[in-house]
Amino acid sequence: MAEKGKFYMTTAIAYTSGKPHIGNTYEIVLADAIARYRRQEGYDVYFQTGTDEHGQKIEEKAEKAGVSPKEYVDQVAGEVKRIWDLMNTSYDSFVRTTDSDHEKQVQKIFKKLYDKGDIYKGSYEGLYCTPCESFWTESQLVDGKCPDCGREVKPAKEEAYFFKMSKYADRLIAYINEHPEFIQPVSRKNEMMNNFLIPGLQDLCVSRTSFSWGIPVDFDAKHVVYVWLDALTNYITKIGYDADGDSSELFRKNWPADLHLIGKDIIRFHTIYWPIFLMALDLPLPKQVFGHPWLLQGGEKMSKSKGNVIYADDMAELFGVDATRYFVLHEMPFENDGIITWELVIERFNSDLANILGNLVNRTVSMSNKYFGGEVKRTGAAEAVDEDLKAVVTAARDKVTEKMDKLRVADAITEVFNVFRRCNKYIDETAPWVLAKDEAKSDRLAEVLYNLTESITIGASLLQSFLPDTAEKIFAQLNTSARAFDVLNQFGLYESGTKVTEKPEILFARLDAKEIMPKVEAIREAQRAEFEAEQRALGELPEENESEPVIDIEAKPEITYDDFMKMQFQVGEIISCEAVPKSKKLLCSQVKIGSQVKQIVSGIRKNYTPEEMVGKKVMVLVNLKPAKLAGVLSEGMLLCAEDADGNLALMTPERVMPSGAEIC
RNA sequence: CGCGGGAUGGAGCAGUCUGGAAGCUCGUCGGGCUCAUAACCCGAAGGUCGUAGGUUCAAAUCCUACUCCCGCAACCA
Repeated sequence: MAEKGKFYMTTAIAYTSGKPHIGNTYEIVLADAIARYRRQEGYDVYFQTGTDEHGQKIEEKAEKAGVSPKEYVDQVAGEVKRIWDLMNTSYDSFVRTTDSDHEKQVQKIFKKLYDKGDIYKGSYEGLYCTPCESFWTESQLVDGKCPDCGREVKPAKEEAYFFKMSKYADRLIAYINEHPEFIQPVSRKNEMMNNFLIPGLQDLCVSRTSFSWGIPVDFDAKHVVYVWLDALTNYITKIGYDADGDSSELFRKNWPADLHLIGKDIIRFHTIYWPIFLMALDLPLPKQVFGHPWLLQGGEKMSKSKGNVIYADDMAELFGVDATRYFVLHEMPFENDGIITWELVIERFNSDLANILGNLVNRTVSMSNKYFGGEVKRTGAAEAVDEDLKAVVTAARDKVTEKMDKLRVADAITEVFNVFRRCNKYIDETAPWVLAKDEAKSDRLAEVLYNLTESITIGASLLQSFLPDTAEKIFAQLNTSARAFDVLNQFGLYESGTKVTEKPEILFARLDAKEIMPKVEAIREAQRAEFEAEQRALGELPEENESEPVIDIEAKPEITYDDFMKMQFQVGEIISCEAVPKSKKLLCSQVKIGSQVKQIVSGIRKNYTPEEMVGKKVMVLVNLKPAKLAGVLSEGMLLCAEDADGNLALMTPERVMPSGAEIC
C-alpha cells in the first residue's frame, strides 16, 4: 500500500448541554467515513473528536439539575462517547475541554497572546443578553431585545480582555482568496467574506466575568477564558502543542490539520476567529474547513417537545448500526439540509440495504452452494457480457475516490452501490439458473458465479469505510478478506477454488413499516413524557394559556353554499355509551336527537370513557350514510377537534341548547 | 426593510458558480424472470424547474421585483 503521508482531521467538539441526537451524530459518522477511507487509501490518519464542556449555559443547566458543572459534563460527555462508540467510529482521540492538560495550555496561550499585545484589557459597556452570553449595541437590538433570542437585555459594564482581530484581517482575507479550497462548500466563503471580513472585524471579547465555569485566566483570576478560544484550541492542545515551544512529536507531525469537519452554523468561528488565533500564535492554518449541512426531521428542526428528536441509539436499536450509518451518509446532501423521517429510513433500508445489497449477496452465495457445493472456481469461460461488469467494478474505486476527495460522501456511497446494482443486472443477463440446466455449460456457470463473487468482494472492500461491520460479514460469507486499496482496480484476485459459507446469514432482513411505526410512536410518546416531566421538575412548564400553539392543516378545495347545505348538523344528547368490544378505539353511543335516537360509533376511546360521555350535548352530523364500524352500525358522526398529537375534544354548544337543535 | 437558507414530476435529492436538448433514487403502472430476503431485470407514465418581468441565438442556470416555506430562546448543529 502506498504511503501517502499524514492526514489530521477533527470534528467539532460536541457541546455538552444534552444528549446528542442523530443530527449531531451525523457529523461523527461522516468524519469516520472520511477517516476510514483515507486510511484505506494509505494515509496516516489522526482523527480527533470530543466534547466542549465550559460555558454559562452548562453552569446554569447543572445548577438546575442540582449537580456541579463537572458532574453534569461528566455525565453528558459519557453519553456522547457512548454514542460515538455505538456508531463504531474510529477516532484516535476523544478530547474533553476539562482535561487538565488542555486547560493548562489554554492558560498559557492566553498569556502568550496577552504578552504579545494581541490580547489587551479593556472594558465592555453595552446591553447584555445572559442566555446568549453576548453584548449588543443599541443599534443591534430588535424591538429593544436581543437580536439572537428576542429576550430582554440589560445594561452592563464588564471589565474584559479583547483580542485584536483587525490586526490580522487583511492576512486572513488574502489567505482565503489564495486558498479557494479552504472553506467548503464554496458558497460559505462568500458568506464569510461579505458579512464579516469585508465590513471589517470588531475586536473580540475573549474573557468573561459573569460566570465561573470556564478556564480561569491565570494572571487575573476573576476572568474565565471565552468558550470559543477554549474550544477551538483543542485542535492543537490535544495533539501536544505547547505555547512555550516544547510541542510534541505528534503535534509537529500533524499540524496543520488537513480537515476540520463542522456544522454550518459555526463556520464563522472556524474560518475567521480560529485562523486569526493561529496567526497570532505563528502557526500555519488548517488546510480545509467543511461546514456540513444539517439533518432535519421531516423538514423541521428536531425538538423534544414535539417528540420528533431522533437519537442514534434508538435508530441503531431498530435498524442496526450500519443501517443508521448508511442512512445519514447516504441521505445527507453536500450543501443543503437533508431530511430524515422514520419512513424514509425504512424505505432506504428496504430498497438499498435489503434488496440491492443483502439480497445480492444471499442469492450469489446460495447459487454457489446449489450448483457447486459452495466452491467458487474460475474456469476462464468468459463471454462478451462479462466485460461491462468488469469495467464497472474495476472503475468503481477511482470514482469513489473522486467523490471522497470532494467530500461528496453521499455520492461516494452511491458509487459503491452502483457496483451492487450492476451485479444484480449481471445475474439477469447471464441467467445462471438457465445455465444450470445444461451440463455442458457448467464451466460458464462457474465463471459467472466467480465474476459475481469477485465483484462483490471488490464492492464490499469499497464499502468498508461506510459500513464496516457489513463489509466484514460479506467477507466472512465469501470466505475472503478485504482487498487492498491499490489493487481494487484489478479484477480476478479472488482465490479460485474457495468455498463460500454454506448457510448465508441474511444481512438486512426487510422491514415492515407496520411493525416499526408503533415502536416509533412509543419512542415519541416516551420523549414527550420525559420532556414534560423535566419541565415540571424544573418548574418551567409555563401557564397553559401562554402562547398556545396553533395548527395548520391541509386545505381542502373550496365548496359552495349548496354543498354545505347538504350536511345536516344537530345537537344530540348522549343517553348511554359503551365501549365496542372488538375494538380498542371505538365507543358506541345512543344519541338522542330531537325525538329520535341514533346509534353512533366514534373513535374517541383514547380521550373519553363511556361514563363521562353520558349526558353530554354534542354536535352531530346526522345525515351521514350509516356504516358498520367493527361490526357495529353507526348512523352519524360526532364532531371533534383534533390537535397535533391526535387528542380529541367533542364539540358542545356554548350555551344550553335542546337536543335536536339545528346547527347552521 | 434583523440575519441566513430554500422552492426542480407523488416523495427525497442532483444540476445553478463556469447558460447550450431536464437527471438520480424511491414510489406508481406494464412486462420479463424464478437463483434470491414477494427480492432481481426491462419498459412506460409523470415536471411550463415558486410567480412576473428582463438580458441572450439560447435561461432551472445570469439580472430585477414579488410570493410562499424553513432555521436563528428554552430540549437543537
